[in-house]
Amino acid sequence: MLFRAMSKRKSQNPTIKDVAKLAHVGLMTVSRVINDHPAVRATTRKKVEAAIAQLGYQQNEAARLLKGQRSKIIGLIVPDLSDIFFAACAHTVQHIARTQGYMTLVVASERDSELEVQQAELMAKRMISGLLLVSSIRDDDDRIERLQNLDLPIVAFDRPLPGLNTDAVLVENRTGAEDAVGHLLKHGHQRIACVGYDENVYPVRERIAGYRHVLQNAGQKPQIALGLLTMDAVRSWLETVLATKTPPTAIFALNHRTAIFCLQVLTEKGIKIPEQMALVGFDDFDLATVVKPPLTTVAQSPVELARRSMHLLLERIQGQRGDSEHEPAKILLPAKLMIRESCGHHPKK
Amino acid sequence: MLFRAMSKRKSQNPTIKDVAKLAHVGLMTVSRVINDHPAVRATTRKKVEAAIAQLGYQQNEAARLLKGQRSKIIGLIVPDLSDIFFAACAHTVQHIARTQGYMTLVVASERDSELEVQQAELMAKRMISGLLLVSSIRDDDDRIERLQNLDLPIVAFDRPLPGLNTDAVLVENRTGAEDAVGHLLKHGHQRIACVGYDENVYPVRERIAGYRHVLQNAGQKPQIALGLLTMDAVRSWLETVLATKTPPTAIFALNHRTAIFCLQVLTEKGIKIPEQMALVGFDDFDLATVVKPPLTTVAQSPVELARRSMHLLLERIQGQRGDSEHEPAKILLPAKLMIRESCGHHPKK
DNA sequence: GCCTAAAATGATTACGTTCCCATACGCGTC
DNA sequence: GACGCGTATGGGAACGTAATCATTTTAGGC
Repeated sequence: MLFRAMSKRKSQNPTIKDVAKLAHVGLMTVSRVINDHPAVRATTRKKVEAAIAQLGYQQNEAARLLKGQRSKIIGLIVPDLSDIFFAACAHTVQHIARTQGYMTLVVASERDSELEVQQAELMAKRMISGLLLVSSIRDDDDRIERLQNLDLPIVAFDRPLPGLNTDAVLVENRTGAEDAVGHLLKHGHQRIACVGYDENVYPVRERIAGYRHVLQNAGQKPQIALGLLTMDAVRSWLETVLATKTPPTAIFALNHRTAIFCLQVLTEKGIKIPEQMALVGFDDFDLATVVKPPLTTVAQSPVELARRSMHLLLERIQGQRGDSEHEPAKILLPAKLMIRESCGHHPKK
Repeated sequence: MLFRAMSKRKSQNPTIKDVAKLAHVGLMTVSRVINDHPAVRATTRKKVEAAIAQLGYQQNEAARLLKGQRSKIIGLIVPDLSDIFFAACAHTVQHIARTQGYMTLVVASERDSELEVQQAELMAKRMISGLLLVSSIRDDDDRIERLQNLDLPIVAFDRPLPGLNTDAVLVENRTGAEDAVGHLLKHGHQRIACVGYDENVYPVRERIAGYRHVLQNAGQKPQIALGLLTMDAVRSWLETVLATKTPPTAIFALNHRTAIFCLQVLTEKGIKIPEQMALVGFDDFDLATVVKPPLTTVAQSPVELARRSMHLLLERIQGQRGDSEHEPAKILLPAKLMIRESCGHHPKK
């Protein structure tokens, strides 16, 4: 037992000291080589590098942290990790991070801005190198200040950080919605309803704005139903609306879930899609082509979103874009209307 | 600028030293209070706790790490984070970890066992408290040893760790498959095919075993098609099989993806489900009720899987179940056949 | 070849914690 | 009343690194 413990100490990871001894140089020289400080002669550097290789030396993160260095970890906060969209984002983020020598701390904020900020603070205390954030913070929330005080490279993605001038990668939700609704209009729909649940999320607000804008230009009256959280809610809304004299002829669903609910309720009621009711959703998902009928949706790419965000973050971390008050980057990713069958105008091949 | 820096230093987080000064005790006493060591008088403890509260003191992880303590981080390695099943697991794991004061380091191994072990080693170097692992290591892979040398509480979930006697939480894949195939048999199917892609994954092997077992008991000949990675592969398999004299009357799909592919190909070919071909899948997913027809599947709960795994891990970490060679726990979670319509025997309500 | 400036290197210290050991204090015992 | 013994407490060292600053070496100009 004692033996084990001793031998274990002995075979402990090599330190900077061991490297220094082996290379016949001082500690600082080794440290400089590691952090590739310029003030090391090429020959010395060679020696040290050889020693490092021979011992298989690796930096001790804990000690670096204690000296106030940042940890090679990036943080990722999304509203809901079990949401297929954010899961895809997380996957890509983690992948890129790994290939760049970072690890990824992942947290789901569950759309609670207090929780979100708390976790961000915890991450900051762990000296993460940067933070990727799909924020649930609203405009009027002063918690934004606490984020600012973190003194950390932050990239907001999917949603902007109200009042905080960070890098951001967003999707053209508005244009996407306009394309979708425009497509329906172009094919003669006179009454297009718009359904969803949470009107307080930035992307959804943008989509609604796009919907409104197009309808207004066409001189049509918007008809918006929000708060439709469950399939039952969708069903009762639909029943109400179908009972009116002039029910809508098309539905624009503001998100993936609502689109599916609509699809199911309409099918269950025997209403033919797209003949009796056209349907367009938002957010693509792998099963969209499999449902009956294949769903026309506005697709946004979580992979691209994550990729661009990570690149911005890494640039910031590596100080390529001015450590401080360089103008933050704003990237807008396109949303693409995937025309399938539920909208009624599938381009026949 | 200089001012900023200075005031920042000044207002730095309080240390154990500050607490000691304020409480008029030595450093060690404070340390003992924090780690609730018994050898502290109640009155002293009170004093120290008051000081801690007053200063808002929080432990410095980096310093603890340097002294060889474990970090309050748990690691999670899954094959693919963008897979809805593992994403749900990750969500739950992260949630429980958070409520217990841990953060979660997440990595997707991309089904590469070398990558998996490398990442596990990196995590171990970061002194995580424990590791949750959906392993891609095969039976004959000696990388398992490297995992063992990590000297870390590990819980294997969804798949066992071959040759490593850790805690494990698994699903009754075999029984689930038997139920599914049994159900088809019971309703008169004489030729049941079994399709999937990766036969090398533990859960899938178990499902195949279940399928084989039931068919054998019934005196039927198994008909297994593997490697069907894409929809095209499924289509060509189906075409081949339908061209035979005695095509199957039912399909048991070994996973969620293959089930969907089957569904789509069958639909596209105008083959009526379940009349002309019954279909049962494995793995439930939220859209299973929405597709046409609603898919009968064997459901396993990612949430439960993650919950049980985390509980085991936390118990290990907190040393409740004997730090060392206590008998590892093996938990088997049920898989439940969700009978809907694609199997042809939906119990009419 | 010498002097100076610049470049390269090393010794020391500090980061905040925990561990090992030493000390102080009660309290019962002979 | 001194002695031991156990419980509480504090002092000092150590963990591995990076910053500061002092020192040595090198190169370059005359």
